[in-house]
Amino acid sequence: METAASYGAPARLRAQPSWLLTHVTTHARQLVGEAFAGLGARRYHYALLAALAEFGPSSQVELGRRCGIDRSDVVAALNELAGEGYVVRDPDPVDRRRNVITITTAGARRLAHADEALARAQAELLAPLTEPERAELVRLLGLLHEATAGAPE
Amino acid sequence: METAASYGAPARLRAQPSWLLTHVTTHARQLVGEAFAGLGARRYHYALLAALAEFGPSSQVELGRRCGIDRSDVVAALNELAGEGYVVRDPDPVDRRRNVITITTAGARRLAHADEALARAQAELLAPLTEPERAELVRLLGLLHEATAGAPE
DNA sequence: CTCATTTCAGCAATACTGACATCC
DNA sequence: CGGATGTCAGTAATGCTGAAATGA
Repeated sequence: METAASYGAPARLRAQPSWLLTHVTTHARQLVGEAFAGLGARRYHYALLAALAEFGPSSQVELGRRCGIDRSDVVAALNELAGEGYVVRDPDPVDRRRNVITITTAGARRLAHADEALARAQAELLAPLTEPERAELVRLLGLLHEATAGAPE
Repeated sequence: METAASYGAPARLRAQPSWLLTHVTTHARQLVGEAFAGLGARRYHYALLAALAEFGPSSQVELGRRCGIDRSDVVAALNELAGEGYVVRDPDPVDRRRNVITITTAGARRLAHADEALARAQAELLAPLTEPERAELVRLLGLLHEATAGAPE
């Protein structure tokens, strides 16, 4: 038959981790994007709320470092989150260059909703893998991520 | 000390495959991008040349399906490859809607150079993993990729 | 003065959509 | 006619750079 199976990817690509990563990531982003779109949110919003919920009020640079988001993009995402009342942005009294970002109860609620939506998207993404395979994938990706995050420049 | 270790990512993110994927992929793309930039190429060019080398002369849709590249982007990438003499684009005599794309000897040479550059980037990316871990990562990503590619729409 | 923080304007590569003409 | 193919124009989200303003 002339179905998708007839159009396998070149072996050179199928053996390349970087190529597999880009394609799997593209799919993951679509799933997560759709899940978040129902809430009117995006990945940056989720990451920032997660950091605020876990580490408490933070400056914008700190949020950016923790979430791997550029300073500029932190500004834009926080503008949106603050505009919808999910965070508040106050000047830091001890260092007036900084803002202190704090999550609101509405923000915590939104984070919980996003967690549910994300869990569903994640389940769909990982459907082809068994439970131990999923854990191993997370472990291996975690190793790669730590290596890059641990050696900043 | 106030180094990078003090700025760990939130647990919510570190446990999310999709978040790990995006960050690891970003790093992989940088490494691969730099490796290819030295050749004046990009990932699309490599993928297309790899498909042509493995499967022989092909139409543009077929190349797009095999490499996971949109028709529009196939056009642009082939324009660049053809402009540099790495492929030739001839009308298909049996179906005049199609073009037959063929890799040239210069294209095959460029593919070999790209393979070397890519291998170096890949080694750097996978440095934190042992040999069996690398194989397992490729296997798991391959499973996820097949699942998405096998169910097109 | 130097450096850190926030903010803004803009850029590049990626992936995609819609439209159109051509041809089977 | 419907459907496939190639082409072009344009869009959206992402990640980044450079510069300015403010303050430690």
